Parts: sequence; structure tokens; C-alpha cells
Amino acid sequence: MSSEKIQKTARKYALQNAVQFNGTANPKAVAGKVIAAFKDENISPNEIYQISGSACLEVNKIPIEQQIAELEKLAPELLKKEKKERDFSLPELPDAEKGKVVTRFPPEPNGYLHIGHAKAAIVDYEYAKMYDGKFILRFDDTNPENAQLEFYDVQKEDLRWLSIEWDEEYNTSDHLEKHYKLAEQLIKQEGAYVCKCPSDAIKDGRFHGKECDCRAVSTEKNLDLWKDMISSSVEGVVLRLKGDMKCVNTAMRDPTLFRIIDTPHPLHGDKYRVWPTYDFAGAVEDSLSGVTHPFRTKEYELRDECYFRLLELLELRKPHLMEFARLSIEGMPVSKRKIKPLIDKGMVSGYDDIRLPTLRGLEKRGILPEAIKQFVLSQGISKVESSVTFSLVEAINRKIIDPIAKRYFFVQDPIKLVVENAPAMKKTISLHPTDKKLGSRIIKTDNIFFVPKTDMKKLNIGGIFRLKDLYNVKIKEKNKVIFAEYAGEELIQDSAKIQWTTDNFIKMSVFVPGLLYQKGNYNPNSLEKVEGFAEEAVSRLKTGEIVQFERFGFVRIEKQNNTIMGFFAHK
RNA sequence: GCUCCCGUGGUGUAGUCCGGCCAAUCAUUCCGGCCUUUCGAGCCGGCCACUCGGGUUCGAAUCCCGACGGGAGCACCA
Repeated sequence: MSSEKIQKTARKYALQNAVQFNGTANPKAVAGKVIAAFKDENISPNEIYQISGSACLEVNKIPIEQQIAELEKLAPELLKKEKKERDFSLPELPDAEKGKVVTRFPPEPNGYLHIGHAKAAIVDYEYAKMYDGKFILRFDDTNPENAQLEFYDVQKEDLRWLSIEWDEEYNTSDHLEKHYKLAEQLIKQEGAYVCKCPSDAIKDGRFHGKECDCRAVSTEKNLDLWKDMISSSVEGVVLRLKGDMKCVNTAMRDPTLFRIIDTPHPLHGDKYRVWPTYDFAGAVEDSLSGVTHPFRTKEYELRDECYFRLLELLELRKPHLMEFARLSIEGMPVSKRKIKPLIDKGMVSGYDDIRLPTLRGLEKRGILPEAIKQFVLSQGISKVESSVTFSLVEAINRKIIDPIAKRYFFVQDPIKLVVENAPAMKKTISLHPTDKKLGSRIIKTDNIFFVPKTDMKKLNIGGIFRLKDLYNVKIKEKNKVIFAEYAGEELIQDSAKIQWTTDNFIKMSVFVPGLLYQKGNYNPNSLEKVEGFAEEAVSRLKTGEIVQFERFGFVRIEKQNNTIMGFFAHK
């Protein structure tokens, strides 16, 4: 390699660096770039350092205007600092082949889906799509005490709302016979044993790494015990993996694989009483259903070893396990454990309370599924635990809604305004400031209006403000009623533009959600009810429409037996 | 207690596997300006970060060791 070429490159980067940093190039930074440029050519870094050093010295001597001019000639592409595009697509999957990726979303049908579920479901679904693969919806209903019939459908509805489609759907509980067979196989291989110890003893043994006597029982005896378990002649026994009771990973200390639960199953009634645990069912189902890249949250990481051990013993294919951090949003609890008592005590209205991060709650307050998807994808699949502010979701939602939401007037805390010499008008006002295709409404005005009290407080007698989209008004008297006079239609740049209603208004309440939890404590003031008057056209809106009340915020409309109300999404 | 995982601005994230085109990405928040018949949106600008200490190297956000901090698991829940 000719040193001439190196010199040229060094000059180029020195100029760029200098231009970028007020005319002074930094030799180290320049050398880095030069080295990177000649990476494959086996040049000693020392040599490059020298060349870059002198290049910088020379470049730093000339004034910045000249630097720019020279760079312009030499390498104009380096002049503009190109903006690096950041795409929000998911990173490549390891060992993934187009058309052969299979993912799965395995919820337990025991409640409404929340934003955390949405993250898992969206990631799974998007990966399947990205690789032209298959996405499976699997109900992990292996605990009859938890599974409830209604939630199979509820969760599917929630997924559909997110516009997630699945290629295949099944229940783990439909595969119990297969699980029994595998368990039997495992016992025969001396990979599992029936344990009669009480749960406290098992817990204690696992904690201290002590084996129990059940472990030493013969295979034949174990098989008999297992059959007894299934045929319901024994109580209080479990099937355990013969792991390693001394293993530092406590998950490997003979975890329970099957246990007896006599509660009837919502789908199978009392047909079965022996049920696989998550460790067994999860691993077996992932493998058998052909899943290539199962995702789960990282609190399962220690169970990976158990997952693979089981599959190895059973001689089943091992999928590529992936783990990511749980999604948590500041001030919004996701766990059922936390939400349930709030509902029971009436502190929130239900699973669709607008303060909750359930999909139903988010929907109710006007967050679009597309916003949730973009939000989830922007979070990525790292293992860093973090607590996100909801304003991130709001910002995304706002960008989507703003161009399509119709604008209306809603007057919070209204005060009456009487305008002298008011011309009676029939004014056509458009429903969106830029997109005229969204249409308009016609408002008939006389001399009576209602405007927000807080705005009036800020204005003095003699002050002029504009009834937005209508005309100017000059304040004459401020009392329980504001008296003003008509002050022309011409637009005054710096005057306040204030939303209004005529006396043909509708009363309505808007519910504004706040943080349910603040510093870990329940916030009793987390829901605010704002009363006010809305313009008459609002009464014709339908449930589910998301509009912007000008100078107030985006609101989702809901009608419940003749009363109309709003749920505040965000500013 | 033991083990594992994680540590990039106020917040979230990219980059870490495979050291140099990283004086560190893109958002969001906050602050300022422009624009606007909304306190919204848009546009422009600003603030602000590789947890710390050692090591390896010509060169470390990236590799190694240690400390510190946070989280998780040690269920017959998933």
C-alpha cells in the first residue's frame, strides 16, 4: 500500500474532523478512522498514527473556511453529517431461516391481557412474519385452578384487537395423554420419580440440597406409583425430575414435573387429575409443536437448564430459547396480584379501568393498537430491566391520532358570556385544521356563549379575545357572568383564541386518568372527573370515536344509556 | 444465604457477540425560538450518558478481572 494513499485518506478525515469540531482536528479520532479504512491491508497502526498526526497538524493550521472548501472538493460526502437512520425492526434471530421460523404465544387463560402480554405476543408474531414463518397461539391451561373458560375467548379478542393473527391454535390441556406417555418414558429411564414427601419437606430439601428417600425407590415401584397417581388411588404425591440436588442452580434440584389437582378443568372437567407443571409442559410443548424460537421473560433464565435437560432425556428437539426483560410502566401495575384487590375494593372500576395497562383499559382511553405495537417494538428485546414512562406511549399515539382526529369544542368549568351587538351567525367550522377532508360542522350563534372560567380569569376588562373560529370580543364586565361586546371579525395575531359553546350545549364529564401508583403507594387521586359543556355536535359522535377537544386534549367518546362521556387519552 | 441476569443522558433505546468509519444512535421529557385562528401538531435549537477501579492493546462503551448498584430464581403458579 502506498503511503500516498494513506496520506490522502488521512487528510480527508482530518479535514472532516476539523470541520466538525471548530477547525481543530483530533489526531486520535482521525487515526481511528484511517485505521478502520485500511483495516484489511495490514498496515502498522504506528505508521498511520504518524501520518494522521501530521495531517492534523497541517489541517489545523488553515482557517475553517478553507478546510470546508478543500473538503468540498476532496470528499463532499463527508461534509454533511448524514443522519443515521434508526429502524425499529427487530434484530435478526440466531439460527433463523426464512420460512422455517416458528414462534408461539402461550398465555394462561386466567385474565385479561395487558401490555406485558402484548409485548410477548407482538414480538412472537412479528418474528414469525419477518421470517415468513408460523405463529402459534397456545393456551397454557395446565392448572385447572387458574384456567377459566371465559378467558380463552377474551384473550383471543384481545389479540385480535392488536390485529395479531395466528396460524394455529391449541390448548396444552388437549395433549395430556402425550404428556403422560413421556412421563412414563422418563420414569423408565430413571429420569423421574414419584415423591411422597410433603411440600414443606420438598421445599426444605431443595433449599438445603438434600435428597429424600423417595429418590431411591426402584423403577418398577415408581411406575406403579405413577399409575396409581393417574388412576386416583393416591393423594399428595408428585412426580419429580431426577436432577441434581447438589446443583448450584436450585432449579435443577429435582423440580416437580407433575402434581395432582382435583379441581375440575374448564375444558376437561374431572377427566384428568394429574397435571404437568410449567417446566415440563412448556419444554415438551415447545418442542413437539415445532417452535424454533420460543421467547420468555428473563425471570425464567435459571430454568433453561431444566428445559434442556428434560428435552435431552426425552430425546426431543431443542428449540432456541430467547429471553427478554419484562415490560413495566411507571405507576401502572400489571400483575393480577396487584390489580385484583384494587377491583375488589372498588379502587378501580374493573379490568378496563383507564388507569390500568390492560389492553381493555388502554383501548378505553383511546390508545390505538398500532401505537402499542410501535411502542413495544421501540422497546426492543433486551434483558435490561427498565421502567418506562407512559408518555412514550402517548407520544406515539398522538402522532397517529393527530392527523385523523376531529376537533370539537369542550368547555371545562364554563362561565356564561353575553355579547352585546353580537351578529346572529350560521358559521361553518372545519373539523380539522389542515385536513379539510374530515369535514365541518355548522354552528348557529346568537349572543349567549360559554367559555372556560380559567381563561377568563387571565383576561382583564377591556381585553380582547377571540371566540375561536368565530369573531373577537371585548370584555366589559366580569362577574358571575361575563359581559362583552362584539369586536369585529378580523383576526388579531396575538389575541387569545378560546373555545366556546353556545347555549345549545350538552353537559358531559371527561375522566382523566393519573398514575395509579406513586412511589409505590396507591394514589387516591388518580382519577379526575372533569365536568363541562360540549358543543352540540358532540352528541352525535359514536362510542369509540377519538376526537380532540381543542386546547384540552384527545378524548375517546363513549355513550352509555343516553349519557355521553369522555375518557382522556393525553394532551 | 446461594446462584444467575443486567448496568449507555431525567426516561427509554441503538451500538457490546466480532475493539478502530462512536468526540456514541433514535425517540421522549424539559427549556428556548419560529410557525400556527388550540395550551395541539409541525419546524429549528439547547441541556444531558458509556456505574466505578484495575488490566490487555497503538487504540476499549465493546475483551478480561474486581468492586458497587439494580433485578430475578431457590413453588405441587405460569
